[in-house]
Amino acid sequence: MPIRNEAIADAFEEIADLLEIEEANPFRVRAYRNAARTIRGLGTELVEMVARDEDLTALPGIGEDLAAKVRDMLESGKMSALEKLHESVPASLESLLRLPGLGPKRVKTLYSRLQIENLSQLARAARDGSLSQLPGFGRKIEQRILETIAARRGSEKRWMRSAAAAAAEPLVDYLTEIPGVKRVIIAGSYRRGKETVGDLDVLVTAAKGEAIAQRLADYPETRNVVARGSTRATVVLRDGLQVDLRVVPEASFGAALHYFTGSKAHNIQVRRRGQQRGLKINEYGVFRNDRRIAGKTEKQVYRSVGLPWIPPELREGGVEIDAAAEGALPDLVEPGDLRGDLHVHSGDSDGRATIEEMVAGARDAGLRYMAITDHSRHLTVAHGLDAARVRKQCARIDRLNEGLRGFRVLKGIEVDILEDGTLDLPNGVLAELDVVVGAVHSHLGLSRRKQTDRILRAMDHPAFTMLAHPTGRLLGKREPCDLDMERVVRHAAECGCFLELNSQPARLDLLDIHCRLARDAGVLVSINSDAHSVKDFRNLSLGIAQARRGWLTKRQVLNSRPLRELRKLLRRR
DNA sequence: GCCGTTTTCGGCCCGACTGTTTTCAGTCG
Repeated sequence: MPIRNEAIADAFEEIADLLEIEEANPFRVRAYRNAARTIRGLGTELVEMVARDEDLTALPGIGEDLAAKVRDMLESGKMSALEKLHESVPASLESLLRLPGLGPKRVKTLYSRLQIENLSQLARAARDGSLSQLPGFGRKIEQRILETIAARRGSEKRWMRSAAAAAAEPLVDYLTEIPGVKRVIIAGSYRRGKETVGDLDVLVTAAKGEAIAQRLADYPETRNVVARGSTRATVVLRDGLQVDLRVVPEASFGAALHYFTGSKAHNIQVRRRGQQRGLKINEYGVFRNDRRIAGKTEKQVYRSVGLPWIPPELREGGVEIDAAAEGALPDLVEPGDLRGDLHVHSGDSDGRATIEEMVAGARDAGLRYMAITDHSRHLTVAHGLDAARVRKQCARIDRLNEGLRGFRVLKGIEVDILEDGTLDLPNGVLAELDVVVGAVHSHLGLSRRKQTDRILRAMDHPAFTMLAHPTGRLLGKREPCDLDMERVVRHAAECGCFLELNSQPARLDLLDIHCRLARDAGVLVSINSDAHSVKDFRNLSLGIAQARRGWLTKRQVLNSRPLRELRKLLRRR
């Protein structure tokens, strides 16, 4: 079983945590974290890069030392540097760092003074009062630790973007109403279009901050106030979502938005560029010798360090700064660019609306065409269609199209890819369709080799148009299945088929790193809603955000093409 | 531990809030 990137990144993160507790050089700690981030963002497995004898030190943040540690782990299955650390620092201390208020210093104190290594020992010490006697601890921290353990928080929960949006919209409305408030904007990972967010970062511009922090504390949905000052406040909403508020004057809007949007790694890189130019960049502006020279807009901030404005979705502290400096930023796909939707269900299988109703919904969403792709017979729970029912549906679609102006319904199917890689309907009927969306709905646990071979075989079918929700992951519920995405992408390029980016809130599958693989291989991506009801077309905006994080331009998105052009691409198979 | 329009050593982003202090360390974003 080869070691995956995820495991190597985890090992580096763990080393960073333990080194922090050991009070190592903070920049050394950061080096491990940077490397972990680089590795998580790779579309390519390190094990394959090493097999191809590629130079790992070419990766940002990875030098000779860390490259050697990667090779060590790939060869031996474990990282000896981490094993060695465990001799002096127990691995379980990591779990203590996750508690609010406990950082490396206090965790070290816990371990060295009271030999506390885990949550239950910590709870015991908090209950008997010995915790508050330690230097740097007091009654308040002791109390908070007890509360946190009782509520079983501390395990970092992340929220689906759609759930965060449901909480964010009324909050923005509420804050906007406050007298003196000029602007309210959600920044942070939400603005960067991440598929999940850990909290809501709310930026407000106004002259005075205290009143606004107070109003946030008074917000009916606020459960408790964690911190409150004159320019920032943190509260937890009833549903458990944390909100970080930041208030700055209007003149600092751009600098604050930049700072509060992050990512942290991106900000560090931008501030470093500032430093090299003799500038200091903070959330209030860009300063030369204490004189503010920029800050009203983000564009000004970037210009001050010689860069064009960088879209938030790219700000992960990876290669976007270099790309910007070279004038090589992509012109990212935008919501208005989608012309159609190639994965839509109707009541003929498990949808909740008629084809006619879905047409109306798609038109309302600004689309000009869509493919009806109901499930195939194997998916009996979804009333999957057999060949006869597919043909009947096609005849109805033909009649429907005769009455439509300025909109076209394409005939399609979401056909199950069976365990052996064959498709769940006879070749004859598949050949009659405009769009064949292949999907894996069973045997998700196959080995990497078998799963990949299965999908490659399905792609070889001459009628196969695109692979639906490629990894099958469901956020918070199901991990991605074990799949060699590099082979899948290469094969898609060879066969001339496409990959779906499924826009359902819990799917958002292709992942962003796989979008980049597709882009590099010249494989077009179709951003589909997989709508089961009329309102589901709204989810396309989530897919767009994901595609933007994957650096996709309009030209790289299949369903941004006008119908005529799309038909040509579909026929090419 | 990484990295280079201050290059192979000496730097490495910056500020707010809390709680424990009595001038500030620790944590957080």
